[in-house]
Amino acid sequence: MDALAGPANEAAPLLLGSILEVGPCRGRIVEVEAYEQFDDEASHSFRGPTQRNAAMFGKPGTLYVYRIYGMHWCANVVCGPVDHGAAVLIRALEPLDGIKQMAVRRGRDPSQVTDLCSGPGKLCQALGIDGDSNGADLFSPTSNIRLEMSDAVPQTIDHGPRIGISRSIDLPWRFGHRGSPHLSRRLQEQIER
DNA sequence: ATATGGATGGCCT
DNA sequence: GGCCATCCATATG
Repeated sequence: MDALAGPANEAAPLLLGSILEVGPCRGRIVEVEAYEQFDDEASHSFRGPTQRNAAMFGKPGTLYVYRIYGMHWCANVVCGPVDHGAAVLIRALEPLDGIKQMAVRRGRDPSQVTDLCSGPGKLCQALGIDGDSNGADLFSPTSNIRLEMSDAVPQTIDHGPRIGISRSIDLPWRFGHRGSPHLSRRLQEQIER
């Protein structure tokens, strides 16, 4: 996929609007963050390949799943050239299909439809993504977990600092669909000029 | 062999 | 706004 060929900060906004699909559950990507190997101390790949981050050095379209805070999973789409160590963290989805199942997985009443995928840990729980999915090929037609790249026209996008990191906090590599009610947190609107 | 600190979420005030 | 549950990859001795 050409959209994933470049560095993470270029690929990330191009993923907004794409569909992440796990079995019958589908969601539209509304918020992402970019992570690069070089000059990005917040990235898992910053210190080079390890057993944990090995998937980050795979081909574009590979899924990188890791555990955070001992209890949540987070999912990334690998981008850039093979061995580049770049990836895009999926931070929020607009739930589209399989919403009832998502609610059950999230331990919510099936009648509640809000905040099902409004956070990187939440969306993994809602879609049933865990460590077993690490390294999956998101473009394999036979895969249970797939990414459908959007061919929609560019949307209005806001960007700002990434969330929850303590290093390389200056990089404005969080991108979100402006005004979406499905974001994990609000993004400050970009100044028009 | 041990220490440290997270790319979080839920519940509380 | 704050707190805390709970794990493990990584760094260091």
